[in-house]
Amino acid sequence: MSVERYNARAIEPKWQRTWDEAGVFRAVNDPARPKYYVLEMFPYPSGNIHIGHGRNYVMGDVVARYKRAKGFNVLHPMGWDAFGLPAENAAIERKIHPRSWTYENIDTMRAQLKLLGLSLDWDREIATCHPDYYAKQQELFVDFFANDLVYRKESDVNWDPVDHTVLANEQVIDGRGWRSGALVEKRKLSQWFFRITTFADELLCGLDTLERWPEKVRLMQRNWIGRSEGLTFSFDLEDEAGNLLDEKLTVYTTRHDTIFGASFCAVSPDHPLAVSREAANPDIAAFRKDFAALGTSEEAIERTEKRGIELGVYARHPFVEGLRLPVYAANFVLMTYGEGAIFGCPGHDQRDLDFARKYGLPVIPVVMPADGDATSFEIGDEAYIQKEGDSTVLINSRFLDGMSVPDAKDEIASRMEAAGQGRRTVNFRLRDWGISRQRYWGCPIPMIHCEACGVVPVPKDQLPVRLPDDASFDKPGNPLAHHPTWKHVDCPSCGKPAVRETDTMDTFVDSSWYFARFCSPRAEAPVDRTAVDYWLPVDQYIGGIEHAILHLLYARFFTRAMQACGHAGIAEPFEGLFTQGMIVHETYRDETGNWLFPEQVNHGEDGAVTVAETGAPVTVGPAEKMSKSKRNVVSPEEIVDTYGVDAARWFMLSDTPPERDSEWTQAGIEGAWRLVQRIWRLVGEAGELAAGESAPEQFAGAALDIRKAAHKALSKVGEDIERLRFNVAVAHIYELTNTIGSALQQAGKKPGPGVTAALREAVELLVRMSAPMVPHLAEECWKALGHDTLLASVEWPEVDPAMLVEDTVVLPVQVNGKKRDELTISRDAGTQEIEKAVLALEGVRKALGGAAPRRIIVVPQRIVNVVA
RNA sequence: GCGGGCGUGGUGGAAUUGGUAGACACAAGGGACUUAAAAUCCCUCGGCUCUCAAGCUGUGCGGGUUCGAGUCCCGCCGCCCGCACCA
Repeated sequence: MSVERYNARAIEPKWQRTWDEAGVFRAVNDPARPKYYVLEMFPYPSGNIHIGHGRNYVMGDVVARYKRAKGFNVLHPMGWDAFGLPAENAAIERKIHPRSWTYENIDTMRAQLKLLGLSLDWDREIATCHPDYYAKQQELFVDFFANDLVYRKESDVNWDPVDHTVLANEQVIDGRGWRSGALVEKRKLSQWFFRITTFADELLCGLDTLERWPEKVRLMQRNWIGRSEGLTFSFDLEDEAGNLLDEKLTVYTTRHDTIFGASFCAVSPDHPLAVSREAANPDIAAFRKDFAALGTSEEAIERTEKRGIELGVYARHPFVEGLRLPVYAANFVLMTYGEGAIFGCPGHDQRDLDFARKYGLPVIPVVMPADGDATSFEIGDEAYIQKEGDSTVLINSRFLDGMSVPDAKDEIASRMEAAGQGRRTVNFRLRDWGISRQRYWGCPIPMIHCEACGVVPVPKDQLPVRLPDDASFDKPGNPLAHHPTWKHVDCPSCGKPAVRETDTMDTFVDSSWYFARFCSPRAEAPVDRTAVDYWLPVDQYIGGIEHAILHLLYARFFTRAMQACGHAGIAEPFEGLFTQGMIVHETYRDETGNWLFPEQVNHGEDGAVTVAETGAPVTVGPAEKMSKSKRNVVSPEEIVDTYGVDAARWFMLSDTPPERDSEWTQAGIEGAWRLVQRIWRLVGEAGELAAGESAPEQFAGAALDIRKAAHKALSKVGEDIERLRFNVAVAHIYELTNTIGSALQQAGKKPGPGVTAALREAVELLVRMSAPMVPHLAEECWKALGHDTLLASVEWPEVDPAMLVEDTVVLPVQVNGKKRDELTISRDAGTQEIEKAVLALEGVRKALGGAAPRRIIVVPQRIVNVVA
């Protein structure tokens, strides 16, 4: 039997051209057809992709091809998250304009992506740095402004001294800039903000509706939003001598039930009360200075002990006449949360307890377990904090004594509200989203500052505000601000000379609505309502877990904001979310510690790893995320040249569950390549064999077994793809190839009746169910099997349900939970019949040793357990 | 510290969600074919006892629920991820 080797290098480009020419992946807005929108997070055009980048696109592609075959009108677009700092850095370092750098990278990466044979609608390609895109983004900004979703305020900002820009809180990691890694400084600047907190509650509640999101991501977002219910109330203040002051101290608390355990108050060192006492007391000034010097580094804060300084001011206890609480400035109170002030209840908050012990403040327990003894209950080194569901009782709390914690909270809140002293409040950890960036390569904020009229939006008919081409990048800071002419305009309102806003938008803005733009990528408006109403929400979104909070939260906010402005009819952009794992690879270093590329090392038979050229020993490091700096990358070109892209796709889907990191290995890609060859061979052999026979009326014996195996595999593979369990789908395909392989060998000698017809069907099904994963191979096989249609547009085969049910089942038979025998019996045998048959089995008789069974448990079509 | 997840052969991992643990693949070993190699095909492959037959044991550790536990519950151990002075 001579079947020619499958030549991926020649065949793959052929089919890519054919698909392209036939336009099979072009998505047409067609409200009459059921739609399916698959989207992988679009890439930043950094220069090159490595094979590791391909995994999520391949996963998305499997879904896209499968859904297309299932009859859906599939939207599967691709674009570029093209604004951002690296382009500007390239401009500074290599004197290339950010635009040229970006578009060159896009060209390279597009070519690389095309190698992967993805079923993308390239007609809808967008780049966020293109004026057609950012013009619409500016329009959205103006609409948001009109709807009070954008505002400007002076605020402390995180200033990145290396990138010369402001960072959002979320972009500061451990006190360092997320990109530059530089220690972030505090500065005051006027900044543009999106009012994301307007939707704080909605963004939280919305999470409950996202059933096809990983629980983990929803939890992370929940924590990030950080909703808490509490009470905001004010203390009267007095001075040392007991004179009532004009100022009051407003605090936020979630533990107002512990008010009788309060023994001090604390404010942030940045709180006005602390600031106002600075001049009078040099110690306070020194304390504040120390605190500022501490910086924002989390590490520094962690290591610093909790300290405070008395302000010489006292808070009058709201319920205990004559009791006054000293007010401290304390380094653990955040100005940005709540009111920047707290009351301390050492008995029931660990931090407060540590503080109280340090400064010798009273510790009064006011809550104890319901079954405790109030006279002996004491607080030691640990504050008593009740857990959810614990039954508690208030003590030492006058009118609250005997109440539970929730009841006591209610009582205090009601009394405070009645007295006009406080109100129930809901607080969020979530802050408004600061989007101003002092950079060139971003979307200009379409606003104009006029001395007479204030801040005026650029009228829509004057959009876009284009980036000037002739910016210079040799000075630090913002090139737009430096530009000699760009920022000077006439005020659109009064016509007098005015100045453009020179800030550009955070690039997270660009990626917050691109999925909507894909629905109508060339529309005049930011989105065409008919198109977004048809396509959105995205049915399946695929991307890295690193975007679990920021990008996904921003996109959810943007969709709501667009809804508020009439640009969309929905609140949640992504109905299904899947976070895929990365591709990792071993690292290699030579004796001098230099990183080596995988192709520079040899793996010897004895397991020794050496430098290919010199034979010198190599230190093999653990598998890590592929990265240029560690050289543990594999290029798509190299793999496609050697094994073909189908082998690479197959390998990326095999073995490892898609949400986990997967290790790229030589053995793995070779195994995938063998499978490609194997399917090709099976198709060839089955083709030769099947020439003669026509299908019989009834299949039986070996032929029936083959049909059953094929239809079972088909059914499983469909389910597995639906559930994104690609590794399991792969295993089922292997299983079927094994079945077909063995059957072909048997048949080669003496095919039984119907076997060749069954084999022919099985091979066709094999090809069709593999098509989403190895589309080029499948297309070539489809043709070899004599079809003249394009498999890419052929519908998914129907499972024959009759092939999924067995007439007889093999039931494992246990005695006392241990498997002793098997019972082959008719599928619909009754319980009594089964029990009888089971007791006759030799394995059972032996295990029972003549004793009578006490009980027999029969789980229909599953298992039998005999209890002795 | 808080929250979440995970722990299965030499390796990646399956297990219809409480019903035959180890599917499928990789690696390894043995064999067939071949002048030889490649390719392909066949066999073995958790551990222990053992000539076979068979038996015992086994899903991080210890307990529990159940006719039956990788799966559920309690307590440990280990690893990973997220958040972190949030009042």
